[in-house]
Amino acid sequence: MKPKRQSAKISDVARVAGVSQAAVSRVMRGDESFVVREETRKRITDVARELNYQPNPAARGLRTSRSLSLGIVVPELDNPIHAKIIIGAERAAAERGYSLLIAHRDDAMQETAIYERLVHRNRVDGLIVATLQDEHGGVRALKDLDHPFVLVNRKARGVEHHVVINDRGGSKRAVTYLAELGHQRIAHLSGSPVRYNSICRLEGYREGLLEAGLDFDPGLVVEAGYTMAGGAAAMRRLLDSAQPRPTALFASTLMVAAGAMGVLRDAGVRIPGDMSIIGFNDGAIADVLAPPLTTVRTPLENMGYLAASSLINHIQDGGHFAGAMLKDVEIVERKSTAPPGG
Amino acid sequence: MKPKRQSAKISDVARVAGVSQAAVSRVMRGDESFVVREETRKRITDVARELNYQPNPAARGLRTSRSLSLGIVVPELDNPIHAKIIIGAERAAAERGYSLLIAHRDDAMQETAIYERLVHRNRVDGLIVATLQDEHGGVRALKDLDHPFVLVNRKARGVEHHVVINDRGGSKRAVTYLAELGHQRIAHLSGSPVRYNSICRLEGYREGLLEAGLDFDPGLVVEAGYTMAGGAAAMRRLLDSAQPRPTALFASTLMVAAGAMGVLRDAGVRIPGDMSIIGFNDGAIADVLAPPLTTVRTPLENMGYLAASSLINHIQDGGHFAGAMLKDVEIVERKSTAPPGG
DNA sequence: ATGAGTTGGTAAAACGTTTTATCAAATGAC
DNA sequence: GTCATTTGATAAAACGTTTTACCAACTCAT
Repeated sequence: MKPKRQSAKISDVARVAGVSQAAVSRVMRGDESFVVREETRKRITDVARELNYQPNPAARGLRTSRSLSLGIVVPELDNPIHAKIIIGAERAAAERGYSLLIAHRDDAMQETAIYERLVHRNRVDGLIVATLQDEHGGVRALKDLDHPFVLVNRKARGVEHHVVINDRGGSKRAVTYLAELGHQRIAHLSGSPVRYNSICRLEGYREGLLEAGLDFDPGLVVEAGYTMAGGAAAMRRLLDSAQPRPTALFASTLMVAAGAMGVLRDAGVRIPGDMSIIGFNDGAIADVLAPPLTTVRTPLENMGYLAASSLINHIQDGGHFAGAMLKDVEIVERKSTAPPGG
Repeated sequence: MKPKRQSAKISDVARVAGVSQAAVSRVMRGDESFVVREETRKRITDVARELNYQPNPAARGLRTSRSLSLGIVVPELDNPIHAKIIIGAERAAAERGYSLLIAHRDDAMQETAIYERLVHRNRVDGLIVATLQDEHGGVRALKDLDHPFVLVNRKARGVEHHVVINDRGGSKRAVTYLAELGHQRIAHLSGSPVRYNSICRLEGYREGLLEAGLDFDPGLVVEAGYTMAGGAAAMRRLLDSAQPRPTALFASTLMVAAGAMGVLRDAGVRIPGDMSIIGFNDGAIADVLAPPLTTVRTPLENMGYLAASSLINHIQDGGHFAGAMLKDVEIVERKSTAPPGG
């Protein structure tokens, strides 16, 4: 009992229902300005369902010059952070009848070429830029395209439409958490000093210290980048230089935390006995570390969701979107944090 | 010096170049059966470049009833395994001028509904099914759609077009590796006994034992599922029941290995001193475990690549694709394996 | 009975390609 | 000089929607 697969067109529906194509089109799209007898409406929808009518997106797109698709461009798709963003975006898109076209940017490619291709060749209705790489060139290229877009997990000068998480507040929260456990010397393994998220996290770190009445010691902040190796190297530098040794550590990334933990383990520094550690952004990796890592969880998936849905709003209504920050942050307590001394 | 963004159409190119639309269309698509003076051809391509002409996909799709898009449906997008598959598929698609439409299947949804939507509403030219969930219902639904598709990382009875990695060979390789280190009692934490990959891996485990001249002991195989909790529970059962205790362990998954390692650590079993561990499929998690996990690496990205490109071949030539297995496997030695006793 | 609104539709022209069927001019064979 | 063939194009008809412009039939106040 294989269902009918020949795709019915609007003219078939019209013929069977005994009305014009125009009537079918307008009823099917729920055109409010179209007055029609209830009886006719029902006849049309019944026939459409009966015939399993699905509008042909190419024909519709040709006529309306809308593709009902969004492009999302991500670097490092295998980074779970981005995966979560995509999941959220896909959900929002699906709910609104849009489809999500994915473009993975590998390091070789010019990011501007990807934007260009998505807009100009694929004719997506809007672009979700999940992590802009080159702030100047990228934003320039995006604006030149003159097409709706939203920045996600990143802000840039001159771009209003963006959705970010609470990097600053979450970091502050992490530091506050450590301070409340009783830690006085709290170090920070930071990311790159030019990347938006890292800057915010460093700010949050400083704010947290300030609020806890602790001094900011530049010697306790070291740049670790985003990799495990970077985290390890930074941790070694910190162990060598910081006197007295910190009792707690706020790592800007899970991988950085993992690298740091390896070094500490090798150095015989017990976690959390001698050193508490907390990482930013939650993920499966936190669970598998030894000990499992306490983290600050942020609504990554919601960030993707909001980005896509606000972009669709903008596409549909032309409305202005001021940019948003998803404030929620939550400490996920695991085993890597404790009061100083254990 | 913003480049011209008004999209030029074929008629513009034709007018400027002083030829007909047909000529432009055929030259631009490289239609071999169209004989044309070299001079005219050059004039057309020059004008097209000049005007930055890009064919409108909706118009083209309407006429040709092809969308030049592929749908990929994945469960658990945040599982790095699937991310790698997507990366490969995206690369293949981009190379061939196709775009990749992503559909994330969350647990709530009927998988058949997703296939249906992609084919019937989005009109993708083909479907990449990255991990079929319900073998019977899913395959039935796919076949009923009567549309090109490829199964990736999974085989199913009655489906020829699939691309898989060498689950069996890789598992055998893992066991051989452990045996060559001198281990005699090698346990296996397996996945679900009904899932294709798990079945293959179990087979490979048995073959590896056989070839190494070791007996298969059913008491050394325990079902762990795919999660960390599952791995932990299975490991506990194994510690309780297996006498004498195994000296090595082959885990079907990174997360399962992670769960097992946690239990071993708590039980005071040293890795690799008292127990060597090797996991299937490589990934970032292997590096952050303590100790870093030895794994067997498989070409996941290539699997995605081959799936997409063979699907495109099939769509374009109607050719038959027999199914493929990517044989390569490679042991990535880290710190979790050693000869028995340390 | 006439004119002005309403109600409930319809006809047909786009949208930008691809492709089929044709055709004019040039060439070559007789 | 005519007839076939080749070369190098073209005109125009789809493809399946959406939407603009129009209309016929009623109702209702005058």
